[in-house]
Amino acid sequence: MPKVGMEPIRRQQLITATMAAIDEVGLAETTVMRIARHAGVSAGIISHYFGGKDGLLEATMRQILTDLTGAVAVRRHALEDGSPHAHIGAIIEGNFDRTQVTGPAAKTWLAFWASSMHKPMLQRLQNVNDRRLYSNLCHQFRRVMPRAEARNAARGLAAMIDGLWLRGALTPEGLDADEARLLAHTYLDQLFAHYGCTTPASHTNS
Amino acid sequence: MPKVGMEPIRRQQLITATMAAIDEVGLAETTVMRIARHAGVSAGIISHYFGGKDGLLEATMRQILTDLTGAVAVRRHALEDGSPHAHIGAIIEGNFDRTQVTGPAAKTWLAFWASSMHKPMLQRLQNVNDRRLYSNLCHQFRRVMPRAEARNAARGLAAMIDGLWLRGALTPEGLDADEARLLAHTYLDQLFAHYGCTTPASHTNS
DNA sequence: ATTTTTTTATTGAACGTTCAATCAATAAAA
DNA sequence: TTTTATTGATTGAACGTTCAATAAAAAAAT
Repeated sequence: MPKVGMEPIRRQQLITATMAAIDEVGLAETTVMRIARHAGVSAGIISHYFGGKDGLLEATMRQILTDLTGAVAVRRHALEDGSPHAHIGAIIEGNFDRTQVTGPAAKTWLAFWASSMHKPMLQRLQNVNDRRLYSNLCHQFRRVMPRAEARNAARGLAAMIDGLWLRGALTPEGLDADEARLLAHTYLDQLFAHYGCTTPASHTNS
Repeated sequence: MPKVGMEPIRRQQLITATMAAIDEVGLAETTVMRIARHAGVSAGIISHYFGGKDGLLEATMRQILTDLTGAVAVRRHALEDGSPHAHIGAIIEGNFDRTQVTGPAAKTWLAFWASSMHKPMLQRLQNVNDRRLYSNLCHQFRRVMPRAEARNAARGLAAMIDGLWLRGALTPEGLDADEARLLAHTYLDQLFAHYGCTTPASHTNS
């Protein structure tokens, strides 16, 4: 089996296997052996490519955050209309794509979220991402309302997005992405209406 | 030290110590020895009073949920005004009391929340509580808007509450309860205004 | 009031299990 | 033949649980 240039392949296999394991039994019962079995390799290989279990977990969280950032960026660059409402709408859509809002990624995300409370490295990653979401939202809101109101709108919408997503990860049926997007967009429209902005026509699903 | 009637005292001591330990190092690194040291007793006593570590964790989550339910119930029964807006306002206030929204209870709650994804017993407790919050909100909203809209309003507000609370638990500075309450109340007012209800005067802090 | 007995609460060392990490051995490709 | 990738048995540490021993309080007896 040893072929040259296995590194990137194995790394991706192991990261995917980690999400699958966390989805299956939770972070607490995710052992290196279980991950290795999912990937069809031996346990020792994890230390070889990631230096240890922690390294693999960190790489996995990093990939989830990267995917999320990418999903938002793609939609924002695809906008014809550069209005604040369009930008924020794209951020909402991106956050409810999340590569695959259902399946392993969702539970893995929540597991890392909780874990990041006490692991400095994960907390750092978490924080960088949070700040970017907030500052993007705040910047767009400021184009149509005063600073203090923009701050509140950004915090409210960020909380709404996370709350919808969190509740979706916990319900056995998984997140209803359509309903979640509808609620977030409705809230966004209310925030704009509250400041007398012209609100574009109603949202139809993508 | 053996005095008669220690059971309720020790049980409470151990539950409090569990929250302190989870707040300190997280659920993953909370060992029976660490809990015991916090409570000033030996490790063996945990199995004696709770049957094992899992029993203690379950009892701890149960207490947190009970405290939350109590905080809401107290405020709702203290209402002079029985209007839907007043009831929902009381639910918001209760959810941001959470016995002590800052400190050990907050992080413990989030830790259990994540853990409940894969532990059936915790998931059951979690679910019962979630349903109560949702059905209470839904019932009040239905008094002023059609069924479908009430459903969405209840889901949106529940998501907002959880999202604010979740973000508060993750920021190192802890949750700013005043700001969180303001955002939730503002959202509530918007939901009511959207259906042309008379919205009472603005909220000042308690 | 003192001593003895019984009951209750608590300890902590020992045990068995589980897990992450290591590394010498192996096997396929170059 | 050399290089690269991978294995898997082994090691040592950490953990939850158990249980015989202990010690304090309460009850009973003197």
